[in-house]
Amino acid sequence: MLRNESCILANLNQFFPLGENEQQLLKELEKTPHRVTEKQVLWAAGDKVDQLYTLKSGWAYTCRDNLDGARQVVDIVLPGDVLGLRELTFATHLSQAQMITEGVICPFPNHKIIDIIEASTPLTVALLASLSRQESILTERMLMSIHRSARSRIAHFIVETYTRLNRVRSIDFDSFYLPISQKVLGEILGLTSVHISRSLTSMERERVLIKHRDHIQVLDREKLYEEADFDGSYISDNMNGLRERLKQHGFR
Amino acid sequence: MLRNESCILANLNQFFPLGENEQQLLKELEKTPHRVTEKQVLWAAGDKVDQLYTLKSGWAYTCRDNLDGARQVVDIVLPGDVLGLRELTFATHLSQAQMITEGVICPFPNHKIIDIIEASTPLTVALLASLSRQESILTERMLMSIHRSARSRIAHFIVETYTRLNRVRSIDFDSFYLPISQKVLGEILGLTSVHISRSLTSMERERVLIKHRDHIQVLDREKLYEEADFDGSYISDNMNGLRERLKQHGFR
DNA sequence: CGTACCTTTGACGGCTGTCAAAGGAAGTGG
DNA sequence: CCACTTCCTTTGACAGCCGTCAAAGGTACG
Repeated sequence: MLRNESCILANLNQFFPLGENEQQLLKELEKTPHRVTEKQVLWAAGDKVDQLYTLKSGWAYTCRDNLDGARQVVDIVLPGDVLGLRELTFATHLSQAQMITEGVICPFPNHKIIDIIEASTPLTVALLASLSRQESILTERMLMSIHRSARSRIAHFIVETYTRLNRVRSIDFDSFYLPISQKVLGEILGLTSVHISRSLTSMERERVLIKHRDHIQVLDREKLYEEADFDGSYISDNMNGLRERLKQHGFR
Repeated sequence: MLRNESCILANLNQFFPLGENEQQLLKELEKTPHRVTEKQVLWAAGDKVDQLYTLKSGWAYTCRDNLDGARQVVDIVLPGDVLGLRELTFATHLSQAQMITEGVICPFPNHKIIDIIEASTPLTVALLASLSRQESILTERMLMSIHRSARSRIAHFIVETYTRLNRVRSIDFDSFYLPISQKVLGEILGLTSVHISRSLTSMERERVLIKHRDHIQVLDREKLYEEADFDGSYISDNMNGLRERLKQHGFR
């Protein structure tokens, strides 16, 4: 994809080719880009839900803070993702949303989603598909947290993130950008940073991967996949049945 | 609510009062009730996604089986819930869906959702709200699995399930129907049935609750809530902002 | 060059899993 | 109505992964 093509279009377009009308609606959402800084909080828990964001560039996450101070990252938001869909139908936010890196976001009022539902069934379905995949990522992470060892969870997260990134913009697997500290990685996977450190050290010693400050270097792709035991169907773009049905309804 | 009123209407109606048109659309979905038996599998992982179900009566769950034979229950489906929304936009099912008890379900082809999107924005939003709450329940369970002890997770699940049931049909908290074996409870919470047994025994010894074969008896409501540390906002029906916007769009 | 944050390493402890066996409870067929 | 089977629950012994606490070493940044 071209550098300045819309990420969100590249994202949603994977489900099925969107028409002129839909592309126009998406452009509407990205009319007001804002530059945001590293670690900037986009909303806090308890805030009124009134805006959604598309993420044009940069990484973000949503998280929940426990009473005891422990933070749990709920989802990692990558360029092209819509931020806030999950809580669109709530009065107040359950989670906090925060940038990881600096970046560019495009806020839009949440009732624009209503306009989209009225204006375009295919785009509504694409958004539904996007929301479902977000939920599937969450489900998968829950399975991982419950049934897998720390090393396996780390491996899985690396492969998953690579897959998500590569889907919107083709990247190199042997070494790619991953601006996530061990502390945050722990908050994502539900492990302490101490244990993350131990696990990463052992993976490096065994020549599987090296985690640098802001990128991952994969040394042994096969071993990594084996540990990750990754089946990417939960983020696949394939949605045949509905796509055909949309065609029958006169959409392209 | 009346015994023979539609559960799904009672469920979705909580978000905002649905009009004649919407009630009619929901009735459409429930035109073909089927009786299903205890433990009947509704779909298996890998099956083509072509039907959704509303659950008129009985309990069901969706689950994923690990390679090592461990089963993880993804969500508990209660009367009035729509079963399959999460995987609507996938080509094949990621999970298995299975009845817990016997019951009555109403299958309908998944492209009916497209009809609904085209026919009624409020109903689309209500379905979105329902899907979001399902995802929130999942998120909450992930937090619990990662940060809470076995006893606390059990307490939380009991209170959550009571809250969900009470929302669609008022029930008594001191003793209510919960047709879930310790084995399945373990599969829900990501614990072994052995550990569930130990935890339940200790909760019974301390006069918090007694789990019988198919119902829960709450002995000390306050203690239970304290252990559960339950904040129900993630399943609340409040969605003010959008509701008003829908009114502005001419919906009631 | 000082400060703040991130990473590493060690010692220790606890929650929960595994394995195993026995004791109920429910359903089936004779 | 009684064996038989099957599934669920309970209990004990033991082990291991990961958390906690603490301190030191790195790294970025002002």
